[in-house]
Amino acid sequence: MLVCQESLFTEAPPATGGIIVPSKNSKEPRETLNRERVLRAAVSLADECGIDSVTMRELGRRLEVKAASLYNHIASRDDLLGGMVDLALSEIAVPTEGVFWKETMRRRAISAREVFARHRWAAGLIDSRDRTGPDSLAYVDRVLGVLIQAGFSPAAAANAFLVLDSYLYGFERQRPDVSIEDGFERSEAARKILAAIPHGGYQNAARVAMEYAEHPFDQEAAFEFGLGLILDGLERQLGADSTRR
Amino acid sequence: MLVCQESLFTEAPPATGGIIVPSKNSKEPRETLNRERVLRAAVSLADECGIDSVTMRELGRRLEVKAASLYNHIASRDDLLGGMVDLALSEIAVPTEGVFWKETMRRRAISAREVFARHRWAAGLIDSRDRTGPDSLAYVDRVLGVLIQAGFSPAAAANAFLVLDSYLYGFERQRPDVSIEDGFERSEAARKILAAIPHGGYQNAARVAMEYAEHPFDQEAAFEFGLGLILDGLERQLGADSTRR
DNA sequence: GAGAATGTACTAACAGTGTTAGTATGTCAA
DNA sequence: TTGACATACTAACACTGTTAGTACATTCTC
Repeated sequence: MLVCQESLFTEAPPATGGIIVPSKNSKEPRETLNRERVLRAAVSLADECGIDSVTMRELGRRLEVKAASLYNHIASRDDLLGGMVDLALSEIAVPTEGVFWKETMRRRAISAREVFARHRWAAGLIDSRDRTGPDSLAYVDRVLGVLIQAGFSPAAAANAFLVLDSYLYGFERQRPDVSIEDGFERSEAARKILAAIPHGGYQNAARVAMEYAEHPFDQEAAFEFGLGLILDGLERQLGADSTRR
Repeated sequence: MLVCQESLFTEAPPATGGIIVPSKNSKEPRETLNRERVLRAAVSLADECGIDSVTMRELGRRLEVKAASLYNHIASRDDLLGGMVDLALSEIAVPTEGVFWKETMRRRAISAREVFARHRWAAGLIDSRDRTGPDSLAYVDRVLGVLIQAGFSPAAAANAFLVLDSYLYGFERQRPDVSIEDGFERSEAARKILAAIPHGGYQNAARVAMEYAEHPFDQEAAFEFGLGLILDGLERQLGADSTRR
């Protein structure tokens, strides 16, 4: 909705001016800020303008507050980013018990991918941020529950969880920015590869490039292919473990 | 070798002083800088002190040069980071042809993991950075060659490559900082989980925590478990495709 | 109600960041 | 010797996160 380019005012328009913001008089004191409002504003700012534009001053500008005031609600910028990640991750659909575990985990992964599509900055912020908040822990607990109930040992469940999320986050980080319309063949990499063919270079990459020129790269299919690979492998391991027992 | 804490001098000691740096006289003009020296210095600085301490001024201090001078050799800080990633990735062992593809890919992954252990900042910098330099392209071409020669179609080879690297980078990003000595049971997450048990919370996470208390988490084993899962899946897909044909 | 305590937002400033313009200096080629 | 070029320098810019101190309004306590 809101445009991104630097605002016309480097500072917020003077509150007493009354020209731009006519409805604001002293009778209507502005609603007070809180942590959640700050986090939500930061998320939507990042969604619209990228994570780099989430600066204290810009965020303050959006909330019609000076940057320093934000520190009444967050401890630091790092705290802010952590809260944003938490907020984004909380949008990932919760696995429902009672469904076959494989389907549950697949849906969770696809839901996560949708979340990362909405919040393209999120995957890049997930690292060793501790994620020990009650919401995160509850979420982890529920996922582990699905796996344990399916027959995985606690350690195997944790392993499966780790492997799945590694793939999930890793795929997201590599997500190429090219849309299908743009197509690989118009990317710079393709240009360089194709330019090198006459000199005998990059023959294998060239074959891939030509393949993609005919059938454009389907990101979704590629993701689900790898996901299926891992889920099948986990299922096989589960079967092997349970028959051995 | 070199310590990290802020240097004793906020500025480099005056070059003309001759007290700290006695051997430097005008007869011995310092060796001139170049892009590679800058990149290597940045890598070792990041290795020793973390990526956050790779600032233009600190890097200049290490090279006994003012920050602005670095711009004679790199275009921007982003260019610097890109070059550092390139340098790190070039340390990943090149797959050798003639060996069974699965073993080749496994070795490549493990080599990459060693590289990421040496350069802990590297995995975090790999994103949609373009990687279209000649070295990167040659590397990609070689990996694709191994897969295509093994019987994968060009598209399937690219898919396999993407899936494997997603897992690789993703696992690295999630790599917990706890060493085995520290152990999971002493981590903050474990503390919170165990504290919640009496109230009936996080039961599944608790079972995992107790499991890890007995048998500490083996990161290497977990990584290779997932890697094996993916490689087995790829092999199965390869077999199915070739028999169908 | 009076006074104290609390919470919020403000101004001003600090030290640090990446980056650019303009200037000196030294090294090679013509 | 002269000119061109590359390099490193100083100085400055606009920006960053963050803190200290202050003003004001609300809420709690007596």
